[in-house]
Amino acid sequence: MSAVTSPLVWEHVQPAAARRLLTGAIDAFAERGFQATTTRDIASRAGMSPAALYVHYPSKERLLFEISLYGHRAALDVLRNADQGSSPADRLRGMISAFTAWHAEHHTIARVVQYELAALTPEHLAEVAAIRRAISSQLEQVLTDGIRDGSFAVSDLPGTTLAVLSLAIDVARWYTSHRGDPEALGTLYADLAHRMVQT
Amino acid sequence: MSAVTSPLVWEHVQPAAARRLLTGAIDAFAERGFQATTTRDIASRAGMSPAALYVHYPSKERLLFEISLYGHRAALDVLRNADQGSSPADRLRGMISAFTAWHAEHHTIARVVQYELAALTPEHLAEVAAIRRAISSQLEQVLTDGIRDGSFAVSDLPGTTLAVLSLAIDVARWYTSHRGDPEALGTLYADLAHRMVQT
DNA sequence: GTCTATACGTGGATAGAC
DNA sequence: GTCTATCCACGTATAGAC
Repeated sequence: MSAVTSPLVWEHVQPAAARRLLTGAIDAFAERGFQATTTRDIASRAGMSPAALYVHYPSKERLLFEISLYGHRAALDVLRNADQGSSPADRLRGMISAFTAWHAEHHTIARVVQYELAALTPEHLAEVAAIRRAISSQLEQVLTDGIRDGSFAVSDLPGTTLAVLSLAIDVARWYTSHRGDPEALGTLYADLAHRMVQT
Repeated sequence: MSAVTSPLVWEHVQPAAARRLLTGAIDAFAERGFQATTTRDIASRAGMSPAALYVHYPSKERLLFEISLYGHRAALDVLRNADQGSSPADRLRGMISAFTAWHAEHHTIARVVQYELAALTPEHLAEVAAIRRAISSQLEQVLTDGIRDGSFAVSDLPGTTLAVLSLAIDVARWYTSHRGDPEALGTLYADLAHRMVQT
């Protein structure tokens, strides 16, 4: 586990059976997508019958929501914890490095976070959308600070914020463990993001 | 329709009923995803009964494959046609501008192209994967030329090729028509991509 | 080439025993 | 809390008439 990416620990999910269902569902949703995943598939990954799933979760969608909510919170935490440094350039590099490495290191849950939003109920979607806005705001603030002190030159602030975020998010689509070290990727992406905005 | 993005014309799909099914399937797959789309949904968008679909296509997956194959070819064409200019910088800007604008302008089919690969049969996936490699090679060649003549400074060629491509591809995930003009987005992204690699 | 009707499998979720 | 058994709705695909 990297020093810059928050650990994804599931001890808080109790009992152990609920945790096995959750982690099995993450793998299944990431591999096949929510719609293609059956409750039988999730249950069998947890070593249970399909009926046992409903003791712990009221529906397949609720399982997705728990995963998506926890994943979004983890991603926001990673970004906020990395927002450190004496200059906007250092802060940006730290944030993009950590956020990118998180998407690589945790590409299974990141895939669920980034690509299964459409399967959430409107109420659940609204809840994770609020976290997504917070992620975007956190990045936009650094760019704003850099523009103000003259270290960044950005012609379109919302467009550039989205583009930089987008670069890191898309890692979840293509990354597999044989495609390199998450840390090295984070360093590369921090450099690319910095070059996108520097004066 | 933009001047730099190839038109997506469906006249070659005959008869008209097959064309209505194909375009209806693009919309449905883009909105809900392949797995969540029913043959009833596709047929009703084309004003037909579900059974009529099977006169024109042998399966739902085959419909996806036709869409994916045509979409991939269109994307490669756009990139190749935009690979013009007297310098690597001009060529890169033209390519990224056109490729990005295509993903915005045609975000429905682009979404199917970029996010429904897992639903293809292994044989069909292999066919589109070959086109994807050609797209990547086309971009890598420009970067290689720019490194050689000293106009680009790139520490990690495969990684940077993937990142630049990735930036444009992710447009298909978030773009909707109320998020600005595809041409303007293309221009912004061409600038960002150029800044990522320039000396 | 399109329809109605339907076969057949599958999937989310529940009932009730242990 | 987990099981086996099952309900019931839905989805892909086919049969056969027009």
